Amino acid sequence: MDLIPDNYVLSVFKGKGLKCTPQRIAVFKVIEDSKTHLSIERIHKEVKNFLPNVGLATVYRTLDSLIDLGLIEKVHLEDGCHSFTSTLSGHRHALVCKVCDQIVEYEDWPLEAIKEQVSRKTGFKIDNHYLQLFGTCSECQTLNNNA
Amino acid sequence: MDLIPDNYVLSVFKGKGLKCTPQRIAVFKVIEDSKTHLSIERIHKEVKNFLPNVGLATVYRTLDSLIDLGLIEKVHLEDGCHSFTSTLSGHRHALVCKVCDQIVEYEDWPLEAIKEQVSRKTGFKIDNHYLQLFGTCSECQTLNNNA
DNA sequence: ATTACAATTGAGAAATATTCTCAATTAATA
DNA sequence: TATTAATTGAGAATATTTCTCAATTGTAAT
Repeated sequence: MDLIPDNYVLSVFKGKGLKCTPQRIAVFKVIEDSKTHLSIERIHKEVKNFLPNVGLATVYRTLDSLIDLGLIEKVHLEDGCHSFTSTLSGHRHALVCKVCDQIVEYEDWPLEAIKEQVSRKTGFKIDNHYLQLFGTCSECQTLNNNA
Repeated sequence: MDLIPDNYVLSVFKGKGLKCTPQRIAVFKVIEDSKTHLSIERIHKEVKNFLPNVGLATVYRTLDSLIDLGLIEKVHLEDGCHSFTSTLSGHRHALVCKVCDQIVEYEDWPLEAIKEQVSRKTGFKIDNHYLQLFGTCSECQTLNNNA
């Protein structure tokens, strides 16, 4: 990971009159570069690799700002919604193995049809989605059968 | 609201070896009878109407039990997921309005096709899912246009 | 009905999580 | 490079959630 932010994120900050501080850039980059959602504790820890003195309050404040800007969003998990994921990087889906806790990559989620149907039937204007499928990956199924 | 639980809920408690205490019955009834999700604070307050001495810890414990039993689930809102709703209607999805924070009811989610496709292509055995759609409900769209 | 027992409860303490305050620092602009 | 308002780190203050334990209560066997 490098700390040089891409122009889009810089322009979003500036567009809202927010300063481009290293703290904000680092928090966003950590989330953006992660393949999965991250807890606040984890984000704080990762950001400290680059900015050892960053305070927890700054992480909280920055997360709020990034949510307001629409750059990240909270993710609901079974045990709470204290995790965050980028809205830019396309990690809006997860295929989660309950056995090995791994997130399996999968790209081709045919969600448009669902969004279109729900939107048509409810009048909702849908801008975002988050989908998680929980189960057992093929490797863990094999291991379990042989055990 | 009356405090007489329906047989289904009683049987779920008993089936898991849990006692049918008035506290558990009241907490479930309050959630079940509500048309919307309720915060812990609100649940505690409502239950106190029937059981004035019920402790907050009992509410927390009961909510956990009810979640384990699958009778209720946490609801994700933009500002946190500290609300709960009954699952007897079988909802594992949320259609969340970012403006008014309301959860809009919707029954017919065509998710089977997606689950089948993802399962076939990845070898995953899928047993659970969670889908959220974020957007603006029709009422808030109207209000916004008139403002 | 009574009894025995393990589960459950209320109360408050303890632990966690989040927000607030403020002096010091820093990014942006001229 | 000087000015200024926004932002920051640190820790205090709040809020939320979990834990502990003696007292109580639901259940099942008598």
